[in-house]
Amino acid sequence: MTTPKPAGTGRTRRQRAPDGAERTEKGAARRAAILDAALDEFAARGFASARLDDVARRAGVAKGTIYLYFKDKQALFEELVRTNLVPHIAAIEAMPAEGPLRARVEAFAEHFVREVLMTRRADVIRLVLAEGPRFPALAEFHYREVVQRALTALQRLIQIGVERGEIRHEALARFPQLVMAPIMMGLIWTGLFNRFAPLDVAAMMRAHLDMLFAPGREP
Amino acid sequence: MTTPKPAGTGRTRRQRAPDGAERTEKGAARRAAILDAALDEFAARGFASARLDDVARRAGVAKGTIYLYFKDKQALFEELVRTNLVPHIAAIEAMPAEGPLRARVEAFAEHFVREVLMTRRADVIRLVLAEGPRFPALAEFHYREVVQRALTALQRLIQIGVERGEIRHEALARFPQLVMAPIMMGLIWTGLFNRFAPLDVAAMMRAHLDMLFAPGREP
Amino acid sequence: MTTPKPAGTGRTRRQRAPDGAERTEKGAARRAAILDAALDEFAARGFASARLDDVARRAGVAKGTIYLYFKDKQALFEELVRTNLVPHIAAIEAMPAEGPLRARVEAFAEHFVREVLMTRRADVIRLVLAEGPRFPALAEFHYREVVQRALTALQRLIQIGVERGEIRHEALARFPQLVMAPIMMGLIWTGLFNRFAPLDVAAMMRAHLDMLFAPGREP
Amino acid sequence: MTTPKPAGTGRTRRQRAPDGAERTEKGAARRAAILDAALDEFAARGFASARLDDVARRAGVAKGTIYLYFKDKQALFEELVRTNLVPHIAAIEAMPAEGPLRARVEAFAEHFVREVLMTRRADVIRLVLAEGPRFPALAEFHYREVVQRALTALQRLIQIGVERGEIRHEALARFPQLVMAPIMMGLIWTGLFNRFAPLDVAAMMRAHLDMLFAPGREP
DNA sequence: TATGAATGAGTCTTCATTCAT
DNA sequence: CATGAATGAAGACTCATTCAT
Repeated sequence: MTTPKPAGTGRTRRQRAPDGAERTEKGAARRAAILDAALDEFAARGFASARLDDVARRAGVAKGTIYLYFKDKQALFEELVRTNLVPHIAAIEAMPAEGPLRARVEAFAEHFVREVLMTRRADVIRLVLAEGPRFPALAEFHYREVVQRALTALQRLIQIGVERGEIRHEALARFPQLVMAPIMMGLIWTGLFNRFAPLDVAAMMRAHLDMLFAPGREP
Repeated sequence: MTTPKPAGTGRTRRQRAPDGAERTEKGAARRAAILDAALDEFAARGFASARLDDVARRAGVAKGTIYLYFKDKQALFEELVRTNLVPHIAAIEAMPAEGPLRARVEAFAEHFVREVLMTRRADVIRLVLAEGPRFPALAEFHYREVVQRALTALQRLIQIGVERGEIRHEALARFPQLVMAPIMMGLIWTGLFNRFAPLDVAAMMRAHLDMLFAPGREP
Repeated sequence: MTTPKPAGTGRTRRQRAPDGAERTEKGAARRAAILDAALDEFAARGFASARLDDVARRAGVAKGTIYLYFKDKQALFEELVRTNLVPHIAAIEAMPAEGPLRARVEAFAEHFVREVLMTRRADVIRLVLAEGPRFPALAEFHYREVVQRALTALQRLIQIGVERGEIRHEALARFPQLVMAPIMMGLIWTGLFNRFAPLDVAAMMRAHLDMLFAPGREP
Repeated sequence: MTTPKPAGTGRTRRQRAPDGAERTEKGAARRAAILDAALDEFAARGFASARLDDVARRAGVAKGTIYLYFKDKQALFEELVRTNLVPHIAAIEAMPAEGPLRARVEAFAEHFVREVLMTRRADVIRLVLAEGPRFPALAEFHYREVVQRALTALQRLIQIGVERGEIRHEALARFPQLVMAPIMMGLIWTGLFNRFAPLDVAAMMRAHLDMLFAPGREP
């Protein structure tokens, strides 16, 4: 797949005016280390039960240092969610607009599986699912900057597919979520049940796309 | 739909030896009230942040009373999850085995949507998704008693459909999760994003089934 | 002096709806013990440096217990100030309205010296002086319920004295603070400098009154 | 009034060996800026709650810089108190020794009101009152270098007044505090209650002096 | 059984102080 | 001399759990 990866893996991009420490190279690295450690801890224990003490230890800094980079626990958590996925959405939106539809949708899905599902970014999404209800602002951000943008891109693709006759199920254009559903299912499954029944999400997704692109009955 | 509801509404069935209080009628009612209140609180704030104080207040009992019925917070939480969904799985397994496949799968889905998705039981599933990683025993229980049983029932149905030629996509038999995926998507969506973009899960599910049961090209 | 002491020494009167623990006898005693301990700690270290841990230890309760009776450190502090002096103001206002002026003003001053200056209540005033600027609501309360009421009572007395010709300095009616000034000076002095130069506040006050009531030049 | 101001504005005079930084012109200015900022912060929040961070920001230096000029927070605080009032005591002691008593005491009081009460130096005294109990060395210094010297000067004046017959109340010589009491009252009042009931301290002081110098009954 | 006051371990957060640059 | 990032000790506050009544 020719995913135009954004420069850098993204975890530590900071466009906003640096809020305290971190103008320096080392500052940025520290901020990144903290976010990184925080992701691990939040993913493992949930927002409420994660201890900043552990985040600090894991990041190799003192407890107080965290507060040089983030206002408080919640700000750290939100920053985590805000910075990890957006770059990949941009990548997805920038995917090449030519070629057969099936290939493009496949590329879309594959990008998602490879670059999100199989990385620690999956944990970010799991965190949004788990903690979203307690962080409405975060849920909204995630919706607007991730979900909506991804679904809109997908919808555009589907529309073309429907027009070209490559996709028979026109309802898909109304429910682009249906394309993503198995991926979300995979996300959840791998997080919860993989040790009981491993699930080959990529294979499942391929089967799913086979259905979506199934040729209809000849007239 | 002809959902064979199990006797009772299910929330507080307890087959096991009563754990302390509740031999009496009132005891059972109290236990039920506590579980009920706990579901509300856990759903609203998550396991770690829910306060037993609030559970008690909501249930109309004293804080200490909770400990007469449940060993501790975790036991209350696990009991909640263990008792709420299983009866409905039994109902699903018991669904009539005749009629056209499409109708049967539809009934399956509709039961799920109506009896789970649109009730407070959806919160139980959301809780499992959110808290499962911290409660492996619970995740396992949920897998074995809910997920696996539901998927097995579904798989049996699909197999028949494939054999009868009503379902063309044989891969569905390997990935019965594909049938459930939109429902899970709906569960998540309604919990997180409904205020931004309401999703008609039932309609989406119908569209999804249309795809699953799409007649193939004539040979 | 015939100070009509209000029933009880006042420290633990609570008229307001008891806010949590304390409906019981023991509850009230505990609340009192905490307030008592808090006065000691706040007086010794100031609001910011006093540790609730020490307050709890001194009161013989656990740290958490304080929070059953008071919302937080500040509420404890404010309650302390609000409850300790007001009863004595009432006593002062209720002082008998007959007799020679000099005797009445003397009684007023003596009451203040004996019942406030020489008791731990003096610390309450010192706390108001020291912390008032950080607790405007408290300063206002103290002004309205203590200072203003005391000065108004005093002013009434002075007015009578002026009318009867027992007090020649009419300006006193405009500046009743002048009567209290030496007492405040004594309050401060005993708190800060007594170990270097003990000050007999009562004697000083008598000298002061001698000035106030000094007979004028014969015409 | 002809206050013989000591050379310089006084705030940052240091006779002692410079503690580290400041041999240079700029060093002295910085030290002064820090002391100045510290007075503002300590006055506003009290010793314990004042943040050196804020002091540094207000002084326009980095936090670490404070430690080049002062050993620690407490040393900064003590220095503040030690340097701000003493020059004015010297001025008071040096006040001209001729003229009518009343005028001289009036000058004394006026100097105090104008040069202390109505300046930021009043905050220094308020700080001593509020924090003295926690800084015994400071309280002692303040007693010896400010209070005692001022009272001694006052006492000398009073003694002369008594001898000359200008002051009838001989007790004043034993309690020179009585002269200062209204000023202290004014200091406290303006700090705490001025917004509820403004107090004209100068007028009050004049009334007070009228009493002190009231001519007695003719023999 | 039921209560709810009491406990105290556990965490976030602040801020004086240090120190590498 | 000056900086300001980093540290970590200290303290307010919460809340699951216990237990006397």
